Amino acid sequence: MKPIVRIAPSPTGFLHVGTARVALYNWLFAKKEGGKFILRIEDTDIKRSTAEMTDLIIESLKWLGLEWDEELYFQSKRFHIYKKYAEELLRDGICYPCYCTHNELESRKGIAIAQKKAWKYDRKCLNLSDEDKKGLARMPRALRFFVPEGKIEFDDKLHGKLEKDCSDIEDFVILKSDGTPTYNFACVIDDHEFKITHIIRGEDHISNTFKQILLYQKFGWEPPIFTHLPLILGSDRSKLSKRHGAISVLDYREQGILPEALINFLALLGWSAGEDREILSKDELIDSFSLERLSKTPAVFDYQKLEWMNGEYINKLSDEELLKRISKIGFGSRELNFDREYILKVVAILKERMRKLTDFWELGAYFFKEPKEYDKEGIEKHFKYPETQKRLLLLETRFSGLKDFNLETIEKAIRTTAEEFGIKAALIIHPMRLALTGRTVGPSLFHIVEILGKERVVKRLNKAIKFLR
RNA sequence: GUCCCUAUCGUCUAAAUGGUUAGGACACCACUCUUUCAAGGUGGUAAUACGGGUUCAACUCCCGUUGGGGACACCA
Repeated sequence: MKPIVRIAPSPTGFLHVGTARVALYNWLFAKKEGGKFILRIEDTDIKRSTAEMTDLIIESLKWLGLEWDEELYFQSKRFHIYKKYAEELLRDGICYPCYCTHNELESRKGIAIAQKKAWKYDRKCLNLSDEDKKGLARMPRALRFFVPEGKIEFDDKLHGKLEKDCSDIEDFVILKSDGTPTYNFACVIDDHEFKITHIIRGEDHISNTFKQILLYQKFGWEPPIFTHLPLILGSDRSKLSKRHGAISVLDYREQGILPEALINFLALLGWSAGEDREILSKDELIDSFSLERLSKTPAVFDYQKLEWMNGEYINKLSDEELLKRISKIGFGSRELNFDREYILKVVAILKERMRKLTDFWELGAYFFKEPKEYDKEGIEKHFKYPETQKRLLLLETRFSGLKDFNLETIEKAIRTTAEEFGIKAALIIHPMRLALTGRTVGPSLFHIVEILGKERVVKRLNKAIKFLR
């Protein structure tokens, strides 16, 4: 039987990288086994769910290339189904109405906690007298699942047998007083109706799984195979959250991370192919993926490694493709009124030192804009000799006179000038880089000169000469 | 407080069913290349949490301790 898996994000926020990783593992598993990958939007919390978030989640998944099978499902369109099942359980005495208000619950819970006791729903409404029931009959009520005694266990594909005593589980709500289902309830019904065979999700759901198993048992349904993945942690080893910076998938897009790099990185966060290879394409990931090779321990998200990996992927792109990617995230607020050939040359020279798409501008702004100022330390270092002005002046006239302005003639002009002055070429190269780029670091100067072209070079040299005066 | 999961370099991880000089990658350091910075090349620092068992032999199995993570909503 071909597996059917699903990713079930809640549109109450952006697509978290942790959710993206869970989606990825589900997707990889489905692809590997020739199964189906379903996307189900868990928007049962009508107050907090928004259509905007749904759109962003979809956009994120598409950007990552994690396409889903079948139509897009919304739990909010299935409320009548959950209700029907809930009534069935009510009729069979498997759940009972609860009239406790939020405030009542909070106060009783507060007392328990003040006494350092573990709070669990006290079953007040289970033990209501008939009279009480009559009086409350018209009040809004939630439905609580009556948790039986005993032990619950299930076989987790990664962790093996997991068990819990029912006495540690409270009578949880399955239908809220507004008639909408809670997560655990809707989840079980949908997973059953959609014939989900494997549930691959974060281990923060382990405690939910016990409750869900209880529901499967009462409905007489065969539960799917569970795999609980370790979570992603921030650098302080707590669950990755906003405090740690970028956590939304789209944040990474904005920061110039390539989707294929993010996929590769996320795949290796808690899983390994068992070989000494770090760079794996999607196809290679699918090929070697297996749930058995998942790690059991939470993994710290190492942004530095992501950047390194992204750099590797950037380097493998053709200049054309890289330009396309850079254009997609925009060149910042600046307009780039340069011809394509010119921009491509800049892309080519910057490519190997880029780690993020945004580095394009960080590293090469001067190709498109004259430097406004010179690096302070650079001035002290390379503009301090009075002879520099003379040298640049000679160079400027020499460049102006060049008929062929290419790498060869450029290098020759610089080196012969240095020789004439009886100095090392570096003494010209460094001041020149500062003059042309405003910086002390960057790609090969000869290449910079060539790309900028005679006109800009002469103009910038002039400016520097004036500055030195 | 209660419950659940978990334990190899700083980080991500590899070492089929017990036998390895405990491997790779990121990061870091050094050297090299070089017109600078990256990149590249070469080399290096760095780990089996601790204590008991079982065994000829334990990173690997068992038990404790400690540490780390997670869950305890009419959120998902």
